[in-house]
Amino acid sequence: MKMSIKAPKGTRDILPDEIHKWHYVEEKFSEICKRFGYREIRIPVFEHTELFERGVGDTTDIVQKEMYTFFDKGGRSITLRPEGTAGVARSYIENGMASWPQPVKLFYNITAYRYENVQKGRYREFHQLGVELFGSAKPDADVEVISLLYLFLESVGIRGLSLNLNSIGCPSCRAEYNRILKAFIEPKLERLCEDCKNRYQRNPLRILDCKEQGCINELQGIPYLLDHICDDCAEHFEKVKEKLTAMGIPFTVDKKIVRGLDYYNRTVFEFVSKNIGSQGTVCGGGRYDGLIESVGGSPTPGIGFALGIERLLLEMDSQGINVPLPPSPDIFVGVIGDKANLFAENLALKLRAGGITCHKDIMERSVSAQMKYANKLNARFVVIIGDNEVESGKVELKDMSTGETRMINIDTLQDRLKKFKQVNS
RNA sequence: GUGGGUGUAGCUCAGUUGGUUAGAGCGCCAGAUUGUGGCUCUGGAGGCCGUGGGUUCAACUCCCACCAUUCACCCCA
Repeated sequence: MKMSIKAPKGTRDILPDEIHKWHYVEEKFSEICKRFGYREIRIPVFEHTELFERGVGDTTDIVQKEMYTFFDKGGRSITLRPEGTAGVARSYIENGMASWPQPVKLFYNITAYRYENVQKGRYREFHQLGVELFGSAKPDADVEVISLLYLFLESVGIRGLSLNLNSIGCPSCRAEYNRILKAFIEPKLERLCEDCKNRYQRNPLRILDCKEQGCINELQGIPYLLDHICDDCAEHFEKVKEKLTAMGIPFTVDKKIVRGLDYYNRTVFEFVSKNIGSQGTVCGGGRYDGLIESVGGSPTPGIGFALGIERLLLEMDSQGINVPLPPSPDIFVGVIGDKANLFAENLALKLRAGGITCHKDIMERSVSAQMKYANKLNARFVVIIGDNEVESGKVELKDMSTGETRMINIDTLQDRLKKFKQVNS
């Protein structure tokens, strides 16, 4: 390799040939969000490290080992955002959104950064589409957010993802459950894996998530949080399920999902695929009623989700979903000779100013080579400008799909192309 | 952090038990066609064979280390 500098591990270029897929899902997402009354927010790529320690939770893997953290030249500890919710919550507080009409409904399209080993569907720089809804603690909010996600996935053509749903209760029922859980695990603790022994101390809930066969065997009959949540939480969850069912949104209750971020409470959910490798979670989210408070605001309920664009695109590929290709250039303007060149340049500029997508030769190649190039560009029409054309004011307009040509006045070229575009759009 | 797979041209890949000057297809450039694309044909550019060390008369080929990449564990989007 001559070029020895490569993109850092876990990052990649999104090249022109695939950018239309990104635009497609990003535009669809924006459109659906707006239809639900959400407005876009843009937040910084980096924040004070403390925001994530408090917001995401310092027992989480993300904070413990996955953050891109550095000191800036002013000696501040700065972290590249590992997700979007904490930053949006910070912005909510900082900009006094509590005094906006409630609820506050936001969406975003961000990059995020986590220092992890790379594998299919997982990168160190990745892209998320997300929604955050602040101010409503009602089941209706949960349902609105989930239905937005559902409609979005449907609108890009995705079928057959499973929506998994769970409730992980509130801090008070979780404290109660932790006692029950610890009592159940305590006698078996010696036989569990190292990770689980750690989890037992730090965050016993996560033991439910363990994939070690030994632990799974050992923990047969483990009590699930869902079976021990308080009456209020249970009622909330029941209403969410009822409404989803009534709206025809299929889901399955999965008592094992706990979500890896500390800020979640009550409803948690994810859309999971079986076809895109072991990182099958296309999007995940949940309610986070304690988050705003834990990063310094007054108590404010909230719920949201984040969707991995890379994984969404993998899933769309695996389902063979066709994304419309970007439109071809309207015309290629070829050139013969120096005198005609300036004329052609002016013509091209006029066409472009008039809204026509136009390529012009800037290689001084042979006509034959220019035609080959125009063909590769998939240009709809070609004109060649030489001394004849400059003198006569007429050009041969060639339709590249049929090969037919037609002599026309240069003055009428722009109108013809515009009309053609209208008819064919 | 741990384990497995893979590193040869821009891309996809051949390369014999180790044996002269490392190949194909696609792509790129030019010409056949001195003012008109697609098909065809001809030619050209493009390689530290991932890097470093070792074995050998001889290494793309065998051995070791490192690096990169990929899949998986963990965890998550």
